[in-house]
Amino acid sequence: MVTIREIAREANVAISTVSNVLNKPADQVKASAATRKRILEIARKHQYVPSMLGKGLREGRSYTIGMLGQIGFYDSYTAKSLYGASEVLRCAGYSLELTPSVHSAFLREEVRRRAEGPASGAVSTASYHLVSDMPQYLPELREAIQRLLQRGVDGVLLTEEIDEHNREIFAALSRQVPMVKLFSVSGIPELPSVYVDPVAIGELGAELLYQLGHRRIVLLGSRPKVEDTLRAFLARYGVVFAADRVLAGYRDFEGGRAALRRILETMPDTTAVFCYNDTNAAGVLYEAQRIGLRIPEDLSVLGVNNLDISEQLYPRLTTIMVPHSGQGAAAAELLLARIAGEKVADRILAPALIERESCGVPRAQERLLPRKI
Amino acid sequence: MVTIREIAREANVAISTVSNVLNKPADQVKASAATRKRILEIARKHQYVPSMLGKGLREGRSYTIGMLGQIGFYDSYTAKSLYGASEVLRCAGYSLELTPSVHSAFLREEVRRRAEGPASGAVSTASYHLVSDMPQYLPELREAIQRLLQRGVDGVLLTEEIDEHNREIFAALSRQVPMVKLFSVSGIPELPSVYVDPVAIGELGAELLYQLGHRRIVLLGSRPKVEDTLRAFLARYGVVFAADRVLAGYRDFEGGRAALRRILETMPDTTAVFCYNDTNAAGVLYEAQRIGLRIPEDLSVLGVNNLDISEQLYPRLTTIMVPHSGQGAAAAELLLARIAGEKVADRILAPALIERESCGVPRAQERLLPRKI
DNA sequence: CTGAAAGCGCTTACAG
DNA sequence: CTGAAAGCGCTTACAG
Repeated sequence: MVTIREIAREANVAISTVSNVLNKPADQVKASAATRKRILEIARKHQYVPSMLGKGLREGRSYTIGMLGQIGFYDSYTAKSLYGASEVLRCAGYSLELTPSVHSAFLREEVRRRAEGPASGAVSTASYHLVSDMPQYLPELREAIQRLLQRGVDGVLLTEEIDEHNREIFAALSRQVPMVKLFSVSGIPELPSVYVDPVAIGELGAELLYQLGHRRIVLLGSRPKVEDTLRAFLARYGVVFAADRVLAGYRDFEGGRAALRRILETMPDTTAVFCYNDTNAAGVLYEAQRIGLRIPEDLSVLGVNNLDISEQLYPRLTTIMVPHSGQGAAAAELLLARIAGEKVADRILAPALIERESCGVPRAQERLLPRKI
Repeated sequence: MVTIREIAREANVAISTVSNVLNKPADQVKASAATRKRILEIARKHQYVPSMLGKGLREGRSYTIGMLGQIGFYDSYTAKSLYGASEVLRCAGYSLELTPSVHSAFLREEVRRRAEGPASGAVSTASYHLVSDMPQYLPELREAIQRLLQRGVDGVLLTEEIDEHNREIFAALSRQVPMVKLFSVSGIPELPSVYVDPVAIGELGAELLYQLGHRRIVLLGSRPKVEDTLRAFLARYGVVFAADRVLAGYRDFEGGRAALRRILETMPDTTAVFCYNDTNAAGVLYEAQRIGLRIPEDLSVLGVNNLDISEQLYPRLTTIMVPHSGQGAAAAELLLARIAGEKVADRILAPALIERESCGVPRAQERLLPRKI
């Protein structure tokens, strides 16, 4: 790796001249055409690559953005958001650095189990939420932030969920370095967020299911805004959406399976399930197949997210798509604006309905009748 | 952010003393206990965090590893490998930086389509392989490498597929900076690789299917080592595995669907399909359900990878698991060894069979009989 | 036991 | 038009 010093020596000029020629646009010359040409040629010959370390140290910045979060739980959704962010950042000359916030024995165990053992499925929401309850959580989070600061990152993209355990830490961090919360509302003043409009999700789902003719709908997973929106929408048409039609929890694959069994037992008049996401929708579909319920003839199933899996299930899942790389890209844009010193507001993205095969017109039949078992 | 200079001023000592106290272990004192204590207290009070930029510049290293590859195609498999690598690197004091090698209009279009449009499924293998044929590919790859060098990375984890287009570029890069190839054999001298033993994959699959009683097996996707192993295994028991039982291509979800239709038309005596991966196995399952073929009663389906999806399909997919985070972790270990100047050999990891529900004993029946359509 | 100095690669005023 | 100097934060010989 050649440095400007060596180029300067070879060209018989001062390093400041080399720096000028290499950085200023051609018209702001500051050097004779001959010198300029000579320097550029030497630089090309040696394949000169400027060092960001030197540049960054001098300029008091690192051209690096840190992504802070539970990277261990990466799924394709997070990965795609990451990609969206990294593309926007790259165009602005920044690179993206991964800073896993959690790397406890618990998580390592989880990873090992999934990686090497006869692994079970996705990490359940239950264990996910456990993470911030762990005794090691806060020290490890602080350590991650330490690493972030060591690196002198110019900004932070926060993917970690904010809760009562860590709120203060993130609030303090956001006072120290420009930061943007990804995937949900931060709830911290001065910490802007990028997320998908939950009211719009509720409306898209409510409208689809109502239009198809569904009146007895079950909502999986508690998401207050979605619930309220669904209830308000149905109320407009004189349909009562009772609180016991909401099965809070049941957010992961096994939750979806359990939810369907529970529906069969306690609310067999149900004609449609509005799922928490595609993963628990997959669980509903799995269990339906297992016990011989036909989708959508016997029961309509609506997912949220549009994960890759939603197209690979039978039947293909009707779902409410959420921007993946778009969410990451928006967060990166917001962060760049913050770094530039602008005041920025939350960026709320729109979801979109993707109609596939798992939602249909309900049959006249009074109750769900499994064919097997 | 306080610096050692400011601490030195406050403690009334030279910055070198501060540096020594902060870096050397307590026993290698180089300062009086009193001075030591004073300095440490001041550092704690101001929450001193050493700057890697200064340290790195001085030491001629960046404590950063770059991951070079087509990050845009991230799936949970890649994401988990990334996680494994980042954990190992973190423990060694390194951070991991993402360096997407491809960010063309083509890819952006692909991403946009998946992110915002009524997206279709996973990127097909076909379009994946197109990438390196694109005119923009080489310039963009060079640009990515440029960014890597700018950052002064201490090592590179290569996830990009190596082919005739880019081989020379990667060979040159690996002469410049310690590098390890992830997911497959590099084919470049001095560039060590981490991958999963294809012969073992072939043997696990062959043994399972043979033991269950399958004699007429179709192999999806061309993977020479797996094919040879399967053939050799069956030959030992006097079973001929004809070359036309290999359906090269058919690697993605739609490929799996197409393969099943083709099998039905041209090889309806087939009792088991050994898939290229879980994604095309999902395609086989989908099509089987669609046309009313029962799995595994009518046809056994064996996947490879143990993706999250393989547990969320009905029936749950029997598959050959491949280490995910383990592969990334192994690559990181190899890379650290290389950085330390050691000569390292390829690391070949073992797969493992995960028996679930999609493989069973073949029925006596002579040919596949769909129930629908 | 402690400090002054050099230098990593770079840029930015400033002097000639 | 060109160069000498200072300095970003740090560490490492080396001198006292």
